[in-house]
Amino acid sequence: MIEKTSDQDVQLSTEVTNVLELTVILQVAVDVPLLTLFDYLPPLVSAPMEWIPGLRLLVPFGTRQRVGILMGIAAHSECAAERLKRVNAVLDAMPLLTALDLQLIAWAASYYQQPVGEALFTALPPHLRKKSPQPPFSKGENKKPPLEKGGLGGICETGEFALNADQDAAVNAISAALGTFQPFLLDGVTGSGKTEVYIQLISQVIAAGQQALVIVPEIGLTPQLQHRLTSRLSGVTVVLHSRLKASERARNWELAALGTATLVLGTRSAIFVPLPHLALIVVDEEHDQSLKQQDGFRYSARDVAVRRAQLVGCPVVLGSATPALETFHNAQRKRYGWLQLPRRAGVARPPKISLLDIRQQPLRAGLSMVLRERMETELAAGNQILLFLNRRGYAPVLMCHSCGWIGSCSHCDARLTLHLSPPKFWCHHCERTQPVPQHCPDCKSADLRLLGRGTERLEEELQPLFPETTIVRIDSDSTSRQGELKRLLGAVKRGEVQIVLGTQMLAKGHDFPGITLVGILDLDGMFYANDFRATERTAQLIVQVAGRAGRAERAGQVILQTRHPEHPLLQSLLRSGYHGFMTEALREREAAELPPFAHLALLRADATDELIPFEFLREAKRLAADIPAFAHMLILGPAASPLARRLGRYHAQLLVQCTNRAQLQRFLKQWRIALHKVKINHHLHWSIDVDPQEMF
DNA sequence: AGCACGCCGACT
DNA sequence: GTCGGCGTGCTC
Repeated sequence: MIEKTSDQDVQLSTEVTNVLELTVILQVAVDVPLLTLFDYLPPLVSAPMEWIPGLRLLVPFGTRQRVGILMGIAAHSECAAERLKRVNAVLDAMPLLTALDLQLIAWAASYYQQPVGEALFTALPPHLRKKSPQPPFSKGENKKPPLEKGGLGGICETGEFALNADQDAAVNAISAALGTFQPFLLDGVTGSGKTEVYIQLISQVIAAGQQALVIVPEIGLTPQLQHRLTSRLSGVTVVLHSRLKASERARNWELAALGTATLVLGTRSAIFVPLPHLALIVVDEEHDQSLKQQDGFRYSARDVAVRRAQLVGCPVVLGSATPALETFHNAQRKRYGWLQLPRRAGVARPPKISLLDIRQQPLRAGLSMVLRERMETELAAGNQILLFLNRRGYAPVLMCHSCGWIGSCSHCDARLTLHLSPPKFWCHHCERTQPVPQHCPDCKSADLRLLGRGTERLEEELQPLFPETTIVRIDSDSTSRQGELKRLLGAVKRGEVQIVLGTQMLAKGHDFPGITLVGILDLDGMFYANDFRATERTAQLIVQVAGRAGRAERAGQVILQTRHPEHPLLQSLLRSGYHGFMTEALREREAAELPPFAHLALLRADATDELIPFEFLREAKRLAADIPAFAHMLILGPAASPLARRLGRYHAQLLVQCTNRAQLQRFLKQWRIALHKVKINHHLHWSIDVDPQEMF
C-alpha cells in the first residue's frame, strides 16, 4: 500500500501506523440485535487509564450516541482504520460487572444464540442501560450496609430447628462441597423441609462472609420465602424481581454488586446479578417452567445457574418435589449429587392417591357421587377440602345450539372463555375481550349454551350442594387485587373456610395444614396434549396438588376423577410413584430420541401473512444443508405451530434434533449467521429457541 | 432495533 | 410541484 505514495506521504502514513499500533482497540457491545462487537478508539481527552472489561462507555453509533459495554481490548482491528470512531466518554469509574459476570453473560448469549449486546443489557437493571453520567453505583463508595444486627451468621440461631437424618445428610453433603463446583438435586417431597436445608447452608455461607443466591420461579413465592429466610438469617437479604419499584430494584442490585447483600432472593433474571463473593446458588422448584424465559432472550435460569456455579466454583442446589426429567436423569447418571428427602418433616404422613373412574357416572357440578360423599364425611369431621380445576373463568365454550357457532377469537386460533364477574368474553392468549353476545352472530338464534366448566362456574354450582359451608376460589381472577391472595390464604389457614377451589395457583408452595381431602376434577385433557412434555407436566401437577393434603397429623387422601383410569401415566404414577413414573418416562424419551437423550432447537417464524413464515423456513432449511454439521442434524418441518394464529400473526417452525449437544451448538452458530443474511420481508420475525420448553 | 436514504403516489 | 409511504441497507 506504500509503494505508490510520495516520500512525504510514506513518512506520514508510517507515523499513523505507529500511533495505531500503540493505541488499544476497545471492543464494545452495544444494545442492538447484531452478532458482532464494535471496535472503538479510546477518547482523545482521557488521561491514560486501565481499560477494564465491564466499563460502560458512551459511543457514537450510526447517527446517534449509545451506551456500550467494554468487552475486551485488542491491538488491532479487523475493521478498516478510517471507519473506527472514538469513544465519547467513560461512564463508570469502576466496572459494574466483573470478568466472571461478563463471561457468564457471554456464555449465555452464545449458548442461546442471542446477540451479546442484547443479553448484556437485559442483565443490567434499567437505570444502567441509559446514559446516566454518574450512576448511583459509583457515588456510594463509602456506603455502609443497612443497620446491621450483630450476629455470627445463622448457625448459632438454628439450634431449635432440629433436622431429621435426611436433611442432616443433605446439609452435610452440600456443605462439604462449598468452595467447589458441584450440582445437587435436592429431591424432597412436599413438606420434607427443603427450605430448612437451604437456611442451614445459607447461614454457613453468610458466616464465612460470602454471598448466596436463591432463585424462585414466581414473584408470588417471594414474600413468604423472604419472610422465612430473613427471620432466621443474619446479614442483609435483598429481593430482585420485576415488580419492584425502579429505585428499589436499582438499590438492591447495587447492594448485591457491592458485596453488601449476603443473600439475594430473586426470580429468573436475578441469575445474572453480579455477586463478587458468591458461594452458593439455590434454584427452588427447579422443574417450574417459568424459569425459562419464553420470549426475547430465551434462557433457562436453572441451566444458567449450573453454568454460573461452574464458572464461580461453587455448589448449586436444584430443589423440587417433582424434579424435571432432565435433572432427574442427571441425578441418575450421577452427574448431579442426588439428595433425597423422602419423608415429611414432623408427623405428617404422605397422602394416598386414588383414581375414580367417572365414566357413566352421574355428575353434579362436575363431582361424582363418591367424591361428594367423601366431601360430606370430611366436612362433618371438621376438616378442609381442596378442589383442583385447572380452568379459569365460567365456561370455556359458548355455543349456538341452533347452528353450532362457537365464540372464538378473531385474532387467534382459540376459543373465547366466558367470565361472569366481571362479565367478559375473552381470549386467554391475546387478552382481547368482546361483548357477550345475546344472539348467535351467524343465525341470530337466542339459544346460546355454555359448555364446560371453569372455576367460576364450579364455585357457583358448589354452593347449593354444600349450603352450610364457606367456599373460596383461588385463581388469577379472584386474586388479581393487591393483597387478595394473602387474605384468602390467611382465611383458609385460620380455618374460616371449609372448601378451597382453584387452579394451579394452589399447587405452588402454599401450605394448608387443615386439608385432608383433595379432589382433582378434570385433568384428562392434559394427557392428550400435542406436546411431548405434557405427561411429565401432568404428573408434576398431580403430585404437587396432592402434596397440599394432610400436612398435619391427619393423613390426606387424594381423589383423581378420570375417564381414562387405564392410562399408562396414571397407572405408573399410582403404582410406583413419581420416581417410577420418571424412570418409565425416561425410557420412552430414549426410544423416541427426545430430551434428555437428544437436544432440540426450534427455529420459529411468524408474520401477518400465513405463507411468509413457510417461505423463510424453507430457505432456512436449504441453508442448513451447506453447514458441515448438518449431517448430524434431524430437521423436521416447516410446520405450522400449535395454535398457529396468535394476535393476528401466523406462526410456523422448524425443529432441529441432534444427539450431541456440542454438534448442535456448532451447527446453530453457523446457521444463525447464515440466517441473518437471508433477505426477509420486514414483517417477518424469527428467532432460535435452544432447549425449547414449549413447542409453540 | 433504530435511523437515513431513496424512489413512487395523492395533496395543501 | 412536495409531503410521506415503507423497502433497503448500515451501524466500529
